[in-house]
Amino acid sequence: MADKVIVVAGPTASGKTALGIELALRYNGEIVSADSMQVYRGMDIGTAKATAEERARVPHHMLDVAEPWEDYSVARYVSQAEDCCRDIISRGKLPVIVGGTGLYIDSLVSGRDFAAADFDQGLREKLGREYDGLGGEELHRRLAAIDPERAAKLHPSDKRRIVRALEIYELTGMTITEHDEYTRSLPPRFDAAAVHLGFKDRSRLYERIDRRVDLMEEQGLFREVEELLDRGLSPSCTAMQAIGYKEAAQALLGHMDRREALELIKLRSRQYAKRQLTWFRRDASALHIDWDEEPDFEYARALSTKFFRDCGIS
RNA sequence: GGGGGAAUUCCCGAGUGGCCAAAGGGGACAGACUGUAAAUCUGCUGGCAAUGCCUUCGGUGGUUCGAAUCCACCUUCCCCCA
Repeated sequence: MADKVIVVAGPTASGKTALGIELALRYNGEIVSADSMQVYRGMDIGTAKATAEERARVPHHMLDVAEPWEDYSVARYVSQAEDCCRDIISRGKLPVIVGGTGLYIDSLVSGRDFAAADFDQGLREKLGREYDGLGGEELHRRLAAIDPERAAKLHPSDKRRIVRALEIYELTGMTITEHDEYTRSLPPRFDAAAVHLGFKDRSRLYERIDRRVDLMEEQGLFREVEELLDRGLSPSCTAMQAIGYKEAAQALLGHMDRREALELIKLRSRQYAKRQLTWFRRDASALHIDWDEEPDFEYARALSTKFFRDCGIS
């Protein structure tokens, strides 16, 4: 049986960080962040990274493990995070995976293997150009010829996934469907007991998001982004795709005013939260905790204790 | 006080007699998601016992076989002259 881990997931501003710390303290654990943007150094305010005080209470891993100009990826995350978890377990402690990036969490917990399908920037760009030049229909047909199963699942507009599917085939000679079947057959890395956070009334969550964005502004979001830009960070790199950062950069570059940028950050954060909810909703095995007005850890404790015990965690 | 313009489905905004429950965009909602994932992509958006019916285009009343589209009056808003 795989080693046990706790997972705390949920949309942005749902109280994951705080609950994660509570659980880590309770179950002798350490936090392993599962957040695609908190991996970057120097991006603290806009990603709502755990504070120094919080990190002093419980060790946190997978924060600040990359420079913002690097291109991070799921594969790299899984490899690094797995090492963290193994290390925590070897020290007799429990990994508490906390984050909102569903793909990262699922990839880490499942046995998913990316090594067989490396990627090649040049090839990707070449395929991207072909997509733009020949059109999605054409590339979609090309994919259908080699991997009809995958093509049937992808919309011709889905440039990224069509390009990736073609890329994997050219690189490995294996279709992405074959690769998926292989990787799905691998045993899971960890035996996860997952808690998914949410609010009974979604508008509560949206209000919290709005408030949090205003707070980020007070804490110096624009200053933080300005520093990144001053250090030469290109607005086109992955880290700058983060909600809050791209909009703040637009404002700093004079393309919109700060007021507008903040409203846009709120809007995009709400939409992102919606997508996270969709992702996490499909996992029926998780314990869903829906807050009433605000996160309530007494309530969470009452709900989760038995759940974790049933999962073999005590 | 005089002159001109505008009011459209949650929002913006097309639509000037039938092909309009009404283009397009936004938002909302729903979904997808295997090396960019805080990214990217898709669907859907008046109601219903629904190959049809009902309600809707500021209000009321007309013209017409037929109106969001034409006419009259009313209401509100904007602009110009005073």
